[in-house]
Amino acid sequence: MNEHVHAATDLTKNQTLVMGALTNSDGPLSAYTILDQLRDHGFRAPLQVYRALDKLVEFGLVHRLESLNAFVACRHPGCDGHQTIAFMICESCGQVNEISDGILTKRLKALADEASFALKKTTIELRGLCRSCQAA
Amino acid sequence: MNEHVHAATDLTKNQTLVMGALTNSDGPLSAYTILDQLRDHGFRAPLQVYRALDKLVEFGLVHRLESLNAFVACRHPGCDGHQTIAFMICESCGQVNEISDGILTKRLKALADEASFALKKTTIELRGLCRSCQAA
DNA sequence: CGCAATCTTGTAATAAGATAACGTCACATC
DNA sequence: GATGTGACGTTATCTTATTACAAGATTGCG
Ligand SMILES: [Zn+2]
Ligand SMILES: [Zn+2]
Ligand SMILES: [Zn+2]
Ligand SMILES: [Zn+2]
Repeated sequence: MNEHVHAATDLTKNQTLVMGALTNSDGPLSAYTILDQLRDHGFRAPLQVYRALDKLVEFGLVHRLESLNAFVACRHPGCDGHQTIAFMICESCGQVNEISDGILTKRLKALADEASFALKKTTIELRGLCRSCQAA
Repeated sequence: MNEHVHAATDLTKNQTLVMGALTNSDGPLSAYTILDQLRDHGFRAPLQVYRALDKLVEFGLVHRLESLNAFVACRHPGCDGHQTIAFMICESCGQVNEISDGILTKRLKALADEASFALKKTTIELRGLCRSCQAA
């Protein structure tokens, strides 16, 4: 049922609103920031946001950044979920860059296999300074 | 001052207590779980735990698991901070395995360099099932 | 010693993030 | 029409983390 990426038209009203907030944003947003932005559209409670986010993450349209407790729209529509995704997060400007890399994916798989660990999900988040912010 | 790993004797009373709680634990502990465990020793407020944890993390004696909002004692005293650390977290039994790998470290560095990203800290957390828990 | 600078601690209050529990509504299926 | 399912709304509650302020302890001089 959710084996393929969903198109925007499959989304419910609340999911569309949350997706819009994330898409229009430069960087990641916390659930409560999204809530505040959508109060004018009838959002009143955190659960409305969290429920939409759960689905969007499930659909692969949104990623959760664990080290920020925040969410970001997928900038890489090709990311098929078969490769691990790494995020480069600038601690100065907050910009997030999403990359997937075969070598990384393979190495993590190998390490997991070596330990007989059944890998289900990987979180890779790199913190530092983006190119622009190093100049300053 | 904190450029080298601190010995246990360098720790303050609160730091020692928090470190002890983590060392005695099988798996990661949340700050509030630690607080509860240390109430008999005079702990009354979250900040006492968080302040100790901040220092212990700074000293490299404790790692924070971002995807769990929890903390774990370093099981790998050799981890010098020059390599990235990856955690394999079993979603069934909660056991955490800490590994550092040169290939992984080099690949992440290369990806960061490629993007002109000044890497400061990496978070790698693998979720899945450990060997024992796959049997069940 | 006397004093300042710094570190550590204690406490209360509050902010930020996430979920539980309950009921309702719309829609598809039989 | 009965039934099941999924989205929605609302309230309350829980977990995680920080801010603000004050009091002791420690160190390093002069
Ligand atoms: Zn993506
Ligand atoms: Zn930047
Ligand atoms: Zn370690
Ligand atoms: Zn296990």
